Amino acid sequence: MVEHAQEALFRPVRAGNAFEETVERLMQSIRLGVVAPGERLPSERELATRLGVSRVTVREAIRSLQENDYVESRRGRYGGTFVNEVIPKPAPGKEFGDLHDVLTLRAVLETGAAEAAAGGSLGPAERRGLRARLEEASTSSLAEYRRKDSRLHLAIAEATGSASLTAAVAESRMRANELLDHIPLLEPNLAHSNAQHERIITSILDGDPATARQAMAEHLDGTASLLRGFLV
Amino acid sequence: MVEHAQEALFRPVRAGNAFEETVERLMQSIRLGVVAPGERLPSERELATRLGVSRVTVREAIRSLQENDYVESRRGRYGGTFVNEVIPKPAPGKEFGDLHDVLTLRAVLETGAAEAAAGGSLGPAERRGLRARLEEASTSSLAEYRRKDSRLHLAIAEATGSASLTAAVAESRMRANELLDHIPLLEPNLAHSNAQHERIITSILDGDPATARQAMAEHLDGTASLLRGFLV
DNA sequence: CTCCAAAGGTATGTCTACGAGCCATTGACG
DNA sequence: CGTCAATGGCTCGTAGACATACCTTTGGAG
Repeated sequence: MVEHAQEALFRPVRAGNAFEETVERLMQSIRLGVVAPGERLPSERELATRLGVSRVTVREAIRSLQENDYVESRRGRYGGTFVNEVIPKPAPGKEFGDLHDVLTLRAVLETGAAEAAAGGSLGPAERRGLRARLEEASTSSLAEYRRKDSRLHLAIAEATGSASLTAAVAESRMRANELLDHIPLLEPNLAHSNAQHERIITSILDGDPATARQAMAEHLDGTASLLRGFLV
Repeated sequence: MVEHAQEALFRPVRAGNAFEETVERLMQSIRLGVVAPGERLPSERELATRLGVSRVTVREAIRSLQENDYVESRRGRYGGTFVNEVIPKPAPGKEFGDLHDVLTLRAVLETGAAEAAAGGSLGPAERRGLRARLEEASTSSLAEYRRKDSRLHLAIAEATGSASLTAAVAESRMRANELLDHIPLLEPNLAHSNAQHERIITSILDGDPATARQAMAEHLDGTASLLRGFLV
């Protein structure tokens, strides 16, 4: 029997209760920029169906987001729950998990996604989407950079056509962002990052998996080094 | 708003109820060979703690495994729940999920794991473990090959030192195995597979990430082609 | 101006899962 | 040969999550 392997398989079956998990998901969709400020979340009934959770639980989760000013709800037809402009609490000051764990998984998933995206056949819509996200990220302000950056990286994962891979990247990015929220984001880094994004997307659109992978690896190494430096 | 990205983020928060999830985990530990036939599962109380689930739920899960002859329980000190030799139902005839989804995620995770394992610093215990799993797989019979193969691949993931990556590989392997259970496993494939394992492990032990990745990619391509052929 | 579809808001009974405790059994050790 | 620690077996009350149903608000369509 492999003692060590048990740790991976006999880990907790559920991350938290249904309420906490739901809050986490909605937070992800906001923090990763999937639903931008001013935009509307899906209706409570739709969320309940999509998330596989009762509407009561969805409402409790939304309520907790309201109390922290992340969203506002309006009644009536054409109402809904809307994302607010300001994100009040950038980081709840969480404990750093295993840094190596997060960075290793992120590197594996994202370099793999870049390679797979470049190796697959992209439709016109996906090509346009990638270019649009690249443009958004490169023209974004410092304040909203993290969100635009995440949207770009998520778009790359989506381009692989694997929903599981996309979900895994989203999850991994949330964990990485929790750490990144604790270190400064500087203009020079941002410019460098944009250049790297450019190279990654170009390689993907050109169908060059090897270059896409390498470019993504270099891109991730940058923040990985920063994190290792700041958080030691 | 990126419509497509919502599909990844607004997926169900929980795979099933606590009972089903627990059964699934215990099945994984048996099917992937983490707990071999004749060996004992952790005690009910320990499983309850590790899996973050009540002991009642653990017992219900174990009971359902008992009814399918996967395990037997003995009372008293030095008792416990033991894995049976024969696995009665190789495949419950499940529906094939998205083949592309499974194979893409598996390729990303496992090639990434091989590369990371080769790039990291391996302790003596881990090196011995890898060699032992390789030996086990190469000398195994056809009947137990799938299990020994999984243990080897899990050991590679463990060698990265990332628990999350190991867990992801385990999950991904279960999904892939469900598909592989529907296609024949032939002696020639097995010999070829063993040669590839040899090359993968050698590269990892030699600290050659590029070769490790490539060898793993070729290894996975084999079964991927088989699957695509058989399941179209 | 009226209607009504679609959204959020509320209430209730049911069922799952949990925690906590106790019982029954077993085999090694003194 | 008795003790006892650790295991599986069992019960019961509580809390979380559920499905379902209905109410209230809103603004565009007719």
